[in-house]
Formats: sequence, structure tokens, C-alpha cells
Amino acid sequence: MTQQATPPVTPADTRARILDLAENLLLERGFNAFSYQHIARELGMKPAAIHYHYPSKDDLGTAIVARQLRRLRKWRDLPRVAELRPNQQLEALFAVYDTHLGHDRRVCLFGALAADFRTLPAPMQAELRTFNRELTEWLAQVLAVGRATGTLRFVGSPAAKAAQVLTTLAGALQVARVHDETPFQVIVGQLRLELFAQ
Amino acid sequence: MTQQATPPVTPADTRARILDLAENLLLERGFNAFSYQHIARELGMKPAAIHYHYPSKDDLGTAIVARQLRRLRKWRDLPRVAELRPNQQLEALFAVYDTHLGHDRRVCLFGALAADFRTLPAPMQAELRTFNRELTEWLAQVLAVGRATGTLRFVGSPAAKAAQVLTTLAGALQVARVHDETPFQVIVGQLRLELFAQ
DNA sequence: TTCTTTGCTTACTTACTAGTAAGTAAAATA
DNA sequence: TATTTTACTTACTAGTAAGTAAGCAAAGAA
Repeated sequence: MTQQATPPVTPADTRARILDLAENLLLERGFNAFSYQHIARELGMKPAAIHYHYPSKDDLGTAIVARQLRRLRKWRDLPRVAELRPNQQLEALFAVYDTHLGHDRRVCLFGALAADFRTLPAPMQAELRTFNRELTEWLAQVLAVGRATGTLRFVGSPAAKAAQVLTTLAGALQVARVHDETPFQVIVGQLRLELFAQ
Repeated sequence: MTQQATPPVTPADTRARILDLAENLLLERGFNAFSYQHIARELGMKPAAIHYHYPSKDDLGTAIVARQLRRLRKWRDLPRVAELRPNQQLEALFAVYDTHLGHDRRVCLFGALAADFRTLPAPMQAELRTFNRELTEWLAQVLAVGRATGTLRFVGSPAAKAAQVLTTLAGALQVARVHDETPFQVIVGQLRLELFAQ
């Protein structure tokens, strides 16, 4: 076997890889069901090495949510997304949730943390609240414009509809985990049927 | 202080009280965030006493879900529920979820277990699948009759709508936990607005 | 070239986890 | 009344959790 030309793992890489692995474990098993040992083993390191980068599990958990919040803001403001018409923006949102299915039926961040919410460190709770609030506000705006321009259809206030749709999407990924992909597709199909005009 | 005339705690009581406490802890903190010690402390007993009644945590967890399944079947078949008209049956379902809010914003069984699903013992997973399936089938029937008799209104298949509504309700309790009661009321209000004809 | 910082490992502590085995007092049964 | 069963406690095992402190090799900076 000749030596593999794998690029060297820089310190910054390690920090990011820890965060990636932790996020994966969080979305697959929940915050209280993964440990520094799980991460360390997959990285071929010792648990203490993880503590070097993220001193406490609180820090690590908070970093995961903070990164997702940064990603949300970035995604939302991407020209590719921001310049779409409302019905296409909604379809783009569905696509994000659909992606989770492909990744071993991972639930979304909110769905992963809501049940264990009271056992989470306070900064993590705060970040998750902000995450959910900003996402809901964004969707409410999308829905409002969509209805005004005739590409989307619903009754009630955009804010209420946005809260309902996001809640349904988070729940749909959970149902997919418990059963299989089918109920997720059925539920999102129902959302499409109701929301898209014509 | 004169002696209190508290009724004696019978063995059967203890078993039920353990199950009650465990269910409470499960719905408040998640399956992986409570231990036999938590239960024992609140009962004024030693953890080993809990093992006497429920040898393993798997047994205890499975017993919780099995009891909820029995309760669902009992509730569903209650004359007080079974003899209602579909729109009233739906309102009765909403009332059950509303009750959770009053109990310290407990999430529902499904919402409590879905995220950690992969870390659950197999028998617990099986019971939860049955629970969710039976509840969905019941609601699908309610919706089908409701639409046929003109008291409920929706597009698409009753099965798809039932899956969507239940998913939304489970998610709404999770949102209530992360924020406060308001989003739950908003979401259920939206469901009422859409489902109840006129 | 020396000094400092970085990114770890080794070795450890404290606390908690599920679970077991043996003993015991009281109640139920024969 | 003697025996067994019930419902525990005490005392333990073995494993895992988060977290810390000290040491160390390599890289970077002075």
C-alpha cells in the first residue's frame, strides 16, 4: 500500500470536525444520548482533546445551535433564495427538510432539542428560541407576499400559518424517524396541496 | 403535630406511582434524562426498590408506552367520546392536547420520544409505532365522516390530513415548551379555522 | 536559538448510571 | 403456629459521564 496523499488535518479542521460530528450525533440521538467519548472515538482522539476545543458540553451544544443560526441567516439571504418568488421559496424550504431524510432520516434542530429542552444549558435554550423565531418570521413574510401576489393560498394570519407550517415540518421529520419516509412525503404533499394556489 | 390519617400505600399503589412518576419525568425531560434515582428520591425509597417492580429501564419505559396505548383505546371507545359528532370528536382531541399545557407544558408521548427514538429499547419503539398508527387511523376515520356529514372541511385524503394534524399537534406542544403557550394556541386556532366548516 | 503557544495524551477525580445479590421485617398463607 | 411470599434496604459491581491537571512534542514567534 503506497502512502495516501490525504491533506493534513489542521487545527481549524479539527474544531470543525468536532462540531460536525457533535451535530450529527445530536440530530441522530439527542443531546443527552451522546458523549465526548463518542466524538473522540470517531476522530481517533481522547475525550480530553475535545475538552481542549470545547471546554464543556454546554459550550459544544451552544456552538452547534449558534452555527445553525448563522447558516439560517446565510441561507435566507442568499441571492439564490432571497430572489425567488414566494412559492419557490416555500419549495426551497421543503427541500431543506427533504434533505434531512436523505441524511439517515435526521430530524431538524428544533425537533431534536424540543423534547429535552429543560435539560439544556440556558445559552443553548436562548439560541434555539432565536433560531425558531427568526425562521418563523422569515416564513411569515414569505407567506404574506405569496398570498398578496397570488402564488400562495391560505386563511388566517401569515404569522399563524408560518408557525403551523414549521411545526408540521419539524413533526413530519419525527414521524419519518419513527415509521419511515412515507408519512413525511404524505404530510408535505398535503401542505403543498393546501398552500399552492391551483 | 397529630398523626395524619393518610391511607396506607399498598404495593399496587407503589407500582402505579412509579409508573406515574416515570411518565412525568419522561414527558418533562426525555427518556435519557431521568434515572431510577429520580423516581426513588421522590418516593422516599432506594433505587433498588424500583428495580424490584420494573427490573430494567427498558421494562419501565415499555410499560409507560403500553399504558398510554391502553388509555388511548379506552378513551377512543368511551361513549362520551365515541358518540360525539366528528367535529366534536376533533375538539375533544384538541382538549386532550390542551390539557398537557396545564400540566407544566408537558409534551405528548410521541413528541417526547421521537427525537431519542433510536436510543430506545426495541419493545418501546414497537409500542410507540402502534400508538401513533392507531391514533392516526382513528383521526382519519373521524375526518372522513366529518367531511361526509359536512361538519369538517379539508382537501386531500383523510389519512393524509390525519397525519398532518397529529404531527402539527405534537409539534405545537414542543413549540409551547420552547417558547410559551401562545404559539400553541395560535397553531390550534389555525387548525380550527381551517377544519371547522363555517 | 530560546521561548511560547498549540494541540494534544496520560492519568486522574467525582458523580452518576443501570443492575445485582444478599439480607430482613412484615404480611399473607398453609 | 410455621412457612412462604412480598416489598423492600444495604451493599455492592462495573461501566460511563463530564471535567481537570500535568506533561509533552511540534510548530511558530522573538
